[in-house]
Amino acid sequence: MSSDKSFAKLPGFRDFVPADLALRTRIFDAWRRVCGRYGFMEYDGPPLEPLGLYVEKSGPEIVKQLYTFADKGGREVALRPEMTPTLARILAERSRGMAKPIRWFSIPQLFRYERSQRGRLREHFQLNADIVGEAGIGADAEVAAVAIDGVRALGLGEEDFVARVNDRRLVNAVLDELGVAEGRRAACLAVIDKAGRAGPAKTRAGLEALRIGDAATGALSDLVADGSWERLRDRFRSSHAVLAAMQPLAEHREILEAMGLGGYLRFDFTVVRGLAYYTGIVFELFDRAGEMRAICGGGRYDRLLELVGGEPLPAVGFGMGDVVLGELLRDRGIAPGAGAQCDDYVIWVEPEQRSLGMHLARGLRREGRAVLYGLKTLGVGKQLRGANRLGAARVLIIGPDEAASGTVTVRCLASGRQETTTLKALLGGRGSEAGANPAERRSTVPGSTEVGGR
RNA sequence: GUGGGCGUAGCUCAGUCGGUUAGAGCGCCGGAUUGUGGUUCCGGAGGUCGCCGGUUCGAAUCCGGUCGCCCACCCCA
Repeated sequence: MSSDKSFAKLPGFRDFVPADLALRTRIFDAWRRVCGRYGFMEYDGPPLEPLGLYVEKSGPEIVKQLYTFADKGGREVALRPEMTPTLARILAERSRGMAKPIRWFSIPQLFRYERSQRGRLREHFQLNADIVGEAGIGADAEVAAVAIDGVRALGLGEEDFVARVNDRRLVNAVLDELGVAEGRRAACLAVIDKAGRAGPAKTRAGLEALRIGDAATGALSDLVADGSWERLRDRFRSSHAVLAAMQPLAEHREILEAMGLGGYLRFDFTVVRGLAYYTGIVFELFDRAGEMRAICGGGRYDRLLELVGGEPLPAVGFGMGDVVLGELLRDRGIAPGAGAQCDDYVIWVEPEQRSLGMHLARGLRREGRAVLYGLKTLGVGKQLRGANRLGAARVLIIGPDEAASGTVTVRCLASGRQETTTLKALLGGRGSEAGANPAERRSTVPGSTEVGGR
């Protein structure tokens, strides 16, 4: 419900109640797991940066979309809208002594000041994984594999998402071949980039408005409508430059196919990415079923570190947000449940047995089990109800009889069966039928898929 | 920033030719059940109808403004 009380949370910002945080945590865990398998190390930086860091790279226009203010020392600062400039700054200061290539990742919270909409808020978390110091295609493929596996680790597969791949150099070669003037390049890329959403007619109109000539307009319209690899090769079979520019993507695909990830790849001439700093292969991960929402985007940016004042190092990386991904998982019904962990629920029949119950709970918790019980005196029926609601695997009942004989009645909620065990046996680690091994149960994350497990 | 749609209970929503104390389902709490849960039955709590103002004898309902959410545009990190 909305409210205009000044305490209400800011538009586009989120509260994370346990169910929401559980989903976020699952996403983060999957990302960290995958990055770790690829040998990436985690880093972080300040959420607040000098405004100039972003103006430098993206121009003054971007300031309108940032959270900016002057701090008490009069410095113009901004909440970070992306991580790459921070990474570039960090490396500019200290990359000289570091072994290359550098494989780093981070999961920063990022901010942007613009009207929020589905999948796009004013605040989000984004996995950033980058390889710095390696210009070879192997790094491009490696980073794409991390992105794909980062989504797969959450239980999505080939039927759920696709990686659309292109190369800036290839697009430039095509524009060259078609004789598009240098001054029209940027505008031309913008039209191509929008082609997927705008449709063929609008795209053609957009191209015509650029006055790049009928031949070029026609050729680009064709490519946008059917930009398949084969068509591109046929169309430019006589252009040495274009054919040469297709080589890196061919090698890129070859590597990923060998990794078993070829099924995710789709060449797409309309993927150029808005950012000016991309210089080579670019890619985006898209949801197949939905409105083809972008899950992730990235590519090669070989000049960026230089621009921020570092040594000239080639780099390639991507950013993947938690918002669209979280929505996808919810849509697919593979988001985690909201319930608390409860391995054992301890019930005492009379207040006199509470101390014994506490002793038992203490011992079980020491073994790593999640143990709950009623915090006030209630009937056994009520307590069982509480245990059921919490999804307890076992219920441990201590009444006068058990107390007198040093035993515990162990009830399995799922089967309804119960048996009597000695207190000593329970605390000795020998459990009964249900939930006897909580550590094992907890490590099995529903919906998770191991890399290469498909 | 522009245009459109929508704001009623914790959730999903009924309810408008303006008319007593604003409803349902689910959820929540209590009871039926003082040593045995899930099902069932009974009961209860919970809403300044987003907010402010206007019209009216009377507004959830009509009008204006405002805030928020959603969609499209813009932009994409």
